[in-house]
Amino acid sequence: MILGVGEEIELDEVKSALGSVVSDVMTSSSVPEFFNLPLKEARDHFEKAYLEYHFERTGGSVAKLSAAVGMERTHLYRKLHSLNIKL
Amino acid sequence: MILGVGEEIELDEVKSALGSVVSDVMTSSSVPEFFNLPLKEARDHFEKAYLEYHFERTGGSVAKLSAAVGMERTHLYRKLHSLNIKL
DNA sequence: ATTTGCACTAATGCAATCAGGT
DNA sequence: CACCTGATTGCATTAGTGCAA
Repeated sequence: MILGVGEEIELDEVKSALGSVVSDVMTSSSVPEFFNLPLKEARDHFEKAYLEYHFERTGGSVAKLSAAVGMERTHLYRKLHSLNIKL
Repeated sequence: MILGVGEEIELDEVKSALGSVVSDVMTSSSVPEFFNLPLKEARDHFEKAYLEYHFERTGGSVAKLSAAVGMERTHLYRKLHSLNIKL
């Protein structure tokens, strides 16, 4: 799970796995839990959260999503695949 | 501050700016405010926050920082510059 | 600690394509 | 038919990255 951006990682999974750490972060230093990963992985996690967030808001349309996040549609498809985001 | 990756953004600035939002994330599913920026900018903001966070924790040593975030020292220098992070 | 040059890989945009649906 | 969306692929250009100096 730690290294697997390509695998399924549910929010709750992360929360339960990090449990205490998360609540610490919340109340004190205020930093997202994946800050403790190497930049590459942390960035992937961030992008995944970011894209899924907007994907929701735009109602599951890749076309709208691409406009919302300011990136090309075709490249967005590739990115969604590499981050293993299901449509 | 919102758009200025190239400008000065102190950690505390970010912290206070995110404040309430951050605690939301912890409890529900809300997200950091720069989620409303295009991916490129959002990612830069994220990386900046991420690096500054670790920079603090490692006591301001680039060598240690590079080990902590898992990236090459020389490239880290370039990245710190492009993100306009002062040492 | 910091910079720079070089090589290699990843990321990105654009055009073209094809399928389905309206 | 035309138009939009989903999805894919090839190609060229740029950005990101590691290593040696």
